[in-house]
Amino acid sequence: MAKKKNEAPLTGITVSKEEDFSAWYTELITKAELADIRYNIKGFVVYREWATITIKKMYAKYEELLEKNGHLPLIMPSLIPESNFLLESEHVEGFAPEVFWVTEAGSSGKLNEKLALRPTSETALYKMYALWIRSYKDLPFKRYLSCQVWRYEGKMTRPFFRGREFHWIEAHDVFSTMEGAEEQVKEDMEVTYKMIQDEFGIPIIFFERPQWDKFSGAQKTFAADALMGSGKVLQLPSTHLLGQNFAKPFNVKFVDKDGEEKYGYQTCYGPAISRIYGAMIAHLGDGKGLILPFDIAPVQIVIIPILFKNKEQIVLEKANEIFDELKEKFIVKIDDSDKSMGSKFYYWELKGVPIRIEVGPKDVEKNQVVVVKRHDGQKFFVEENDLKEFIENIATNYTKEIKEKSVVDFESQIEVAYEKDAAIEAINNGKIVCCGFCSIDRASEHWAEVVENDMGGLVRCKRVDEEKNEFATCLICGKPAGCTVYIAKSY
RNA sequence: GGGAGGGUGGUCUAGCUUGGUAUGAUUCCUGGUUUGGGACCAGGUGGCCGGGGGUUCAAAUCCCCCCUCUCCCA
Repeated sequence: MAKKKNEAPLTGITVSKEEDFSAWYTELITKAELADIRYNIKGFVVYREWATITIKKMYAKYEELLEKNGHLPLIMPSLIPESNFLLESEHVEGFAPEVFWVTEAGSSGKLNEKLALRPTSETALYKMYALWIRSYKDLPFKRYLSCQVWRYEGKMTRPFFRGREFHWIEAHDVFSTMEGAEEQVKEDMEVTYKMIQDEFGIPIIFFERPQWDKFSGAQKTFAADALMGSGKVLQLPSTHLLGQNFAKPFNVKFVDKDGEEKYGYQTCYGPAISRIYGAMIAHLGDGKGLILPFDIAPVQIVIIPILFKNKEQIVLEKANEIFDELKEKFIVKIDDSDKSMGSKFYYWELKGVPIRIEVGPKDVEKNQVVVVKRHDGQKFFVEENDLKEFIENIATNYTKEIKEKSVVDFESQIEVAYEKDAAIEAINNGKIVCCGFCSIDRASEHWAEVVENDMGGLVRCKRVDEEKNEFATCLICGKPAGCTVYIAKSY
C-alpha cells in the first residue's frame, strides 16, 4: 500500500476502488472496522463486531436452506489423528503440504500420534459415518458442520479472501446410488446460486474443474467462479462428487434391499463463508465504503436527529417516535452522539447501513422525514404517516436492487479465440477466453501449465450450464479439441 | 515460490544518513460554544520506538537473528 504521509486519517475511504483495488480493500477493512490484522500470527486475523454480525447472519441463512434440504447439523472435533488422515492416498497427497500438526501437549511432551488441525473434515467424519450407517433405510444421509479449518497457505493472505484459518460450512452426504450423489451435486449448485447470487449479490458461474485441479480424492469437482468484473474471477463454493473413493477406505457401507453389503456414494460441498463475505464486500462496496444486502446488515436503519439549539427536544422526541415505530420489524439505531451531522452521515455510509432517516426541525414542522438509500444515494421526503410502508417497501426491494446492479453481463466479458495470440490479447484486455482444449484429463495438465505461463490465465474449464463443443482443435497443442473451456485471470 | 518496501502513544507520522531529553497531527477524556454533508476553543490522558541479542559511557538511530504487515511478479 502506498502510504500517505502527514495526512490526518479520515474515517472515509481515500482511494478509488477502480484505481487501486488493493489499497481500497485494505482501507475498507481497517476503517469500517471489519478485521484487525494486528494479531501476530501470519494469516490469522481477528474478525471484528461489524463483520462478525453479518457473517453469523450469512451462516444462519445458509444453514436454514441446507436444513430445509434435509441436512442435519453436527459438531466435530477439530483434531484428526494422523492414522485417519492417511486412509485416502490422493486426499493425503493433496492436503499434506498445508496441514498444521499438533505434535506436543502439556508438560509430558511429544504425542504418540500426531494430530492434524482439520484442513477439511472428510477423514474425521467418514470414520463416524462407517459406524452410523447400517442400512439403505439410513440413506440418504445428509449432515453439515459450521466450523473453521486451517490450511498452511503459501500464497499471499488477505483478510477474508485467503487466510490460514477460515470459516465455512461443509456438507457431507451419502447415497445408495451414483445417481443420488449426482443429483446432490446439482442441488448444491442450486443452493449456491440461491445464496451467493440472490442473497449476497455476487454473480457466479459454475465450472467443472479439470482433473488436475479437482478436490483431492474426488471424482469430479464443480466450482463456482465469482465474476469480479474486469475479467478476473474468484473461486467461491465448490461441490465434489466423491463416488466411492472415500467410502472404500473408510468403510462407509450399507446393507441394501437385496441383503447385500454395498459401499455408499458420497458428495461434499464447502461454501467458505468468510471468503464469500470478502467477495461480497469487495464486489458491492464503493468509494464511500460498504454496501450490504438488507437482511444481513448489522444495522438496517439509522436515524440521525439534526439538533439545533433550543430545538433538540422536539427533534429527539420525533426520532424516538420513529424508532419505536420501526424497531419491531427492523434493526434500528438512533445516532444521538454529539458528533456533527456530516460526520455521522459519512460514518454510517462507511458502515453500509442500508437506510438513513434524517429528522430535523424543518421536518418536524412539516410532519415529514428525509429517507436516503445507501446503495444508490436516492433521497426521499416522506410523509410521516406513510413512513412505515415506505420503509417496508425499500426493505423488500433493496437486495434485489443491488443484485441487479452488480450482475455482470457474463457474455460481454467472453471472447472466443481460435488463435493463441488472440487469446493472449483478450486476456490482457481483461476478457475471459472461450476456446477449444484437448481434454480435462490429467494428460493435458502440462498444456494448462503452458496456458498459465504464456497467457497469465488459468483454465477454469468446462462451463456447467452448457454442453457445446464447437472447436475443431485445441488452442494450445493443435490436436483435435476434446472440449470447450474458459480461461481467466484469477484472484 | 521469487522480489521490493514497511513496523515509533488507539491511528497517521517526524527523527535514523552523522548515536546524546521522543516530533506533529488526529483519536480518546473534561468543560464550553456549535450542528440540513467531514465544526471550533481551552485543558488532559496515552510510548519497553515489533521482539531478542550484540557494539557503546550512551541505541528509535549502527550490526546480527527472529516475528509480522503491505505491495508486485510466477
